[in-house]
Amino acid sequence: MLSKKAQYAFRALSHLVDKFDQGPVLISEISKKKKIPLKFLENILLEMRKAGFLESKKGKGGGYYLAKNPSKIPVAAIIRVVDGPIAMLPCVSLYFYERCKNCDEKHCGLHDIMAGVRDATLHILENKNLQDLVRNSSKNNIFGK
Amino acid sequence: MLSKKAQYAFRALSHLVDKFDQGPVLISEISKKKKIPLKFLENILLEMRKAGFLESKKGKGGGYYLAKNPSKIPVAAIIRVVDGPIAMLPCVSLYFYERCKNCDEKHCGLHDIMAGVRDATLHILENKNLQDLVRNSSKNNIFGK
DNA sequence: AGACTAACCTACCAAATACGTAGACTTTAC
DNA sequence: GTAAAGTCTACGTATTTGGTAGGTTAGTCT
Repeated sequence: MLSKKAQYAFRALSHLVDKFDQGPVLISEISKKKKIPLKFLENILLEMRKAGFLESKKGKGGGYYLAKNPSKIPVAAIIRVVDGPIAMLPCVSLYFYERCKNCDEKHCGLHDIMAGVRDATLHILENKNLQDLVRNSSKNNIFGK
Repeated sequence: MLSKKAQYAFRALSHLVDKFDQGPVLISEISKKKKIPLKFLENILLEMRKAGFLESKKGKGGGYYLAKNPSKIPVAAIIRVVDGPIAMLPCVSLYFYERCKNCDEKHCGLHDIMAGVRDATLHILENKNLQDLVRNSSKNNIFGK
C-alpha cells in the first residue's frame, strides 16, 4: 500500500501539473485546494524538490513548480522518493536491493514470482507519468467545459 | 513490501509443501529448518489455519499440514490473510476496498493507474500457487539428486 | 487414569514507522 | 527594512511490526 504521504504527494503533484508553466504555486494554496495538512505538505514538497522533481522560489511571488515537463516524470520515480521500494521483496528490488539470507535466489520460487510481479508493475509505473495523473479529468476532455 | 510475517509464512508453507501427504509437521521442526522464531511462527500458522489453508492435529504425532493440494492455493490468498491488501490504494482494492475521499474515482488518474497495477499483479499472484514456491528447487528438478 | 505432547490462547512488550506539529531561520521582492 | 515565502531542526503521539511469556486445552499412549 502507498503511504498517506505518497498519496498526498500525488494529489499535490496533480495540482502542480494543472498549473504547469503558470509560475510558482504557494504551498498554502496546494494545502487548501487539495486538503493536505500544511506542515506535512511542506516536508513532502521539500523532499521532492531535493530529489529534483520540483523547483522552488522564496519570498513574495514564490512557491513550488515542476522542474520539468510532467510527461517526463514517471510515477515510479515519485513512489521511490516518497515511499521507497516498489517491489514486494528486498531481494527483487532494483533500487533498494538486499540479499536474502535463508534463500538462494537461484532456487527460490517466491523470488521468481515476485520478480515477475515487479516487472509487471514497473512496466506500468515507469511508463505512466505525472501528465497521466490528470488525464480523463473534465479539463482535459474535449467534451468537457 | 511484504512484511517479515508474510515472508516467514511463505518459508513455512514451502516446507509444508515439501512434506505434503506425509502427515503432520511439528511447529518446532519448521521453526528449526526454516529458522523462524518459534512463538512468532505459532501465531502465523494459527492464522493460516483459521483462514482454512492449514489443518492441525494436537497431541503426540500432531502438527500442521496443508488443508488441500498446494497447487490449489494461490499465492494471492496467502498474502491477503497475512498482510492484508495487495493493491497500492484502498480505492482499487478488491478485498479491502475503501472509498476515496477527495478523489472522484471516475476521474482520478492515479486510481486508473493503480487499478492497472492491481490487475497486472493479481494476474500473476492469483495464478501462482504454493506448488510454485518449490518449483526449480533441486528436489523437483529432473537433473537434481 | 495419568503422564505426556503439542497446538491454542491471552497478554504483554520494545522498536520502528507513520503521520503530523512547532517554531525559529533564511532568502527574496518591493 | 519589512513582509512573504520556503527551509531547517526538533519534537510528539499513535499505530504497526516483530516479537516473547506463560498458562490452557485437547489429543495420545501406556
